[in-house]
Amino acid sequence: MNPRERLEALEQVFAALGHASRRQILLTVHIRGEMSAGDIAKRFEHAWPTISRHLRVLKDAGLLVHEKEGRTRTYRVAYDRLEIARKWFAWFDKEPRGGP
Amino acid sequence: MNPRERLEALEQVFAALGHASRRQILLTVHIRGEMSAGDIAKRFEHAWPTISRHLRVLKDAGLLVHEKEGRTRTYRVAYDRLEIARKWFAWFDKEPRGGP
DNA sequence: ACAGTACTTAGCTGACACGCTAAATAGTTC
DNA sequence: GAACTATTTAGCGTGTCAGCTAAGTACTGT
Repeated sequence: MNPRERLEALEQVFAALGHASRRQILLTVHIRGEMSAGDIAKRFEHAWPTISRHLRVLKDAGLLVHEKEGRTRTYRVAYDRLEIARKWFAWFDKEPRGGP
Repeated sequence: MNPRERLEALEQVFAALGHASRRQILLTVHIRGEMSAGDIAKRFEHAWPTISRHLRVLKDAGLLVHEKEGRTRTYRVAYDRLEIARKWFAWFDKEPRGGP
């Protein structure tokens, strides 16, 4: 992954994590290991299409992956993508100079 | 800090970090240790008031602190607050069950 | 093929975010 | 105290976002 892609990924990941519902969804999927869109939607107060869009945002950010099994979509957390955001914080460990 | 405050802090911190300019500002201030609002504004393309508002968002999220010295405001990174976001990611280390 | 289940897409609305310029505030200097 | 510097606040236009309902797509079961 080149620096340009990396930066864009960072942008998308942080944007996605900027919404409480999406953080919640991500965590919920992690906790259960894998979940269908319907199971996720059931656990939240919002209308199904609302959740569906949050899932799309998370998927576009690369934080979730899904596979189709018949008519259900099973979602799973893409941990490597989470690492991108996580590593950003590491800039604050080092003493001054540098940065993305 | 009680759980309610903690959650609200998390919300604000992630919302603040959701914007690229603000991540950039935070990193810039970290790198230089401390900076006046003017110095920060000079380093970015945006109009001064635009930066000023970003600084306010970061300050409200607790990610920056500032002290007045005469007519200049000196900003500094509040590292403890960054930890709040950082610790959120730790939920993904553990095996399933739990979450904020 | 019809009905039902599992989602997603389309399209609308109201709220909020980010950019700007202009004006206000506060402190310093002459 | 007038003028200058540093920075914030006010207020506006435009764009994006999150919620909704309604309609579409795509499988499954009978």
